[in-house]
Amino acid sequence: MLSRTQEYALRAAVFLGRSYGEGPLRTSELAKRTGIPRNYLSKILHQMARQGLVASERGRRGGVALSRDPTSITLDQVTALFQPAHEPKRCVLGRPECSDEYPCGAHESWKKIKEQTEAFFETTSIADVMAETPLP
Amino acid sequence: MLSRTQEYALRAAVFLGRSYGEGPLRTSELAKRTGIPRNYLSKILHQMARQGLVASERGRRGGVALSRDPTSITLDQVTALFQPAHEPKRCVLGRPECSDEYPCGAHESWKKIKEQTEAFFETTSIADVMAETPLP
DNA sequence: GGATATTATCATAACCTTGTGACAATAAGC
DNA sequence: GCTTATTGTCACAAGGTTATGATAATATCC
Repeated sequence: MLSRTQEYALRAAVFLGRSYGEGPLRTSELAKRTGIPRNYLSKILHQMARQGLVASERGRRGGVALSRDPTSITLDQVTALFQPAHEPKRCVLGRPECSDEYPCGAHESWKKIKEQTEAFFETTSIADVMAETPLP
Repeated sequence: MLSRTQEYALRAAVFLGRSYGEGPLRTSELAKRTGIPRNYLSKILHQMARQGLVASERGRRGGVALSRDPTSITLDQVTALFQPAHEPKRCVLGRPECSDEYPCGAHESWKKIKEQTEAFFETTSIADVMAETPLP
């Protein structure tokens, strides 16, 4: 469903969301707390920074923070940054083209599911998923 | 959502379903008609054969056919053969464990979507999706 | 200005999925 | 039995994603 990278991005965003307004977090700290590999996370954050989702500061008191309120960032806005560009929409049955006009046999049912999934990512904010029950 | 291999498996199953009861189809023919690479398809079909989903015959008048009526084969039964074994269920946010007891923030909404998706694959049969509108 | 802490970047490795080409195994037809 | 048509299998290549290690760039602190 989501690539590992997208998962990481979400996890990082949620984590940053929890300390929103409290100054930047160091990448190494974030990496340790989320279990995401340090350098890989660095790239992910950088990508998010280039798109204006997070603000990063180099140097001694540097770090990373969300650049907008977590209530205003949807999951979709995070994951979209890491969509492989070339597969915008693929038919479940792997049909080369599958549209309302020329549907495959699964088109209608699948469309509903796809729409609900998309709606979830588009309407759920980082803040919405920030609360989580700690593991035992 | 589905891997390329799973898509191929579905496409092949649907294609075989259309000629169910008319004797075996040659892999090369199937490959040509579905656009799936010949040898790759061969492997996929073989895997399906080992699980009893299709029956294959070697030699001169050989070929491949569904071994059961397409109304009795669900999409899930096809795709499950090609699930990467190690990730049975993954949390949207990449949480190591995410359960009803210790949910992540997205658990409930995500669960609904996941269940609907699973229901689709489990209740839709190959026969259900066999009819498709031909491309222009 | 030098030491230090931090992100950014680069090269590359490891791994998985997908795809290909060659050949082995097997069944039919003569 | 030989030829031929077919699936089965093996080795490996190509390509993408994920991960790592080393180093560069940059900001702070003294």
